[in-house]
Amino acid sequence: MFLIVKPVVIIGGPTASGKSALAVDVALAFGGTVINADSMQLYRELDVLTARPGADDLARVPHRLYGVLPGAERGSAARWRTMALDEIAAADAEGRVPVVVGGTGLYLRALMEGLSAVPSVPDEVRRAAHERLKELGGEALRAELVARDPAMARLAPGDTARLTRAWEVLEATGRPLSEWQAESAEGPPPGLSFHIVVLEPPRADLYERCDRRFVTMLEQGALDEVRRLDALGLDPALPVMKALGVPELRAHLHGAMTLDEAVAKGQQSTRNYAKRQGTWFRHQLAARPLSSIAAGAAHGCHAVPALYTENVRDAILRTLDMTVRI
RNA sequence: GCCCAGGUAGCUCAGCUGGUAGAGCAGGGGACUGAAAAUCCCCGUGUCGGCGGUUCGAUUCCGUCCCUGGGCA
Repeated sequence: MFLIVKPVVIIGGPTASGKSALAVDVALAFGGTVINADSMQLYRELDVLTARPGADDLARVPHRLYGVLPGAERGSAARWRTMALDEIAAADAEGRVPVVVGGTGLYLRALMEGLSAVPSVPDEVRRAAHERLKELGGEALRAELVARDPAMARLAPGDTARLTRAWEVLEATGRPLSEWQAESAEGPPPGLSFHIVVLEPPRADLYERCDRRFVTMLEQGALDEVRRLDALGLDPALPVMKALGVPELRAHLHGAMTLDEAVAKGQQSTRNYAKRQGTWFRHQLAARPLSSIAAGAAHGCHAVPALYTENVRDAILRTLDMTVRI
């Protein structure tokens, strides 16, 4: 019995770098299906503000996992991984090459390396973790945590997201999160080989594009989109409510700032985010020894030091062509 | 022209009564295992507008000039 290894193209890079356009071109060239790996493009209510692919692209190439979750729900890396693996299998069944594209580095890595098999934590425990944080504060919560899970001393008192996560896992499973993380990992999904392309454009070009794009989004109705989202009255702590531009435009709708201020702030947070993504890809993916990515399942990481344009398209397609064969 | 208020890091500003300066933001670097467009950590020498003066010593006091706001003419 053989194991036929199927190619999967992975496209990463910071926001506004041109990933989506590249994905379409790759899908066109290899007969592929584009699969979203962006935590925010997952949500139904966010379309223009997350720069989801437009009707023309959707008509040219099949796209999956865009706008599939209601904003009232909470996505997660694990949840996405399950959906992505299903879509990869589905594309495969149709003889199409999965082209996974997105700026959420954690999701891409979760797909390629798997996550630790931590049981899911009940909602009440998660709420309890937040309340514990509220009553104790980061410093004390950390101390309480470290007493039972010394490895978590690496977390900063201000890193509330990881602190509460570690706390809730310990509470729910009775085992330190560090043990779960050290002892078990799902590992790479069998039968797949990953062909990675990461866009790493010059900072100045990228920032300029972030700024211009935010203005374009507004012209395309971003404000109405946020107005509709706002009307849903969702918990501001939900991920959708934290998408770039949402807090800023909501603040404007509620009269807390002028539109110009909201735009400036929205652009600013986009730039800050793009920078963080650059760091992530540079260190967590691109520079990572490939042997550690999916242990033999990765076929090199092709870093492109530019925004995606027609100028670099052929070079990228040629590189992929050497390994991605149908 | 006169009177006020200012001219301090790329920006907005702090800097009791003189001992060569510090925050926020921006910017840069980094972390990153189920909220990741999240959550964090680290990095601040700049002619303290110019020139004189007082002083052991001036961003801080005095004089003068320049510039920017506002007011009066």
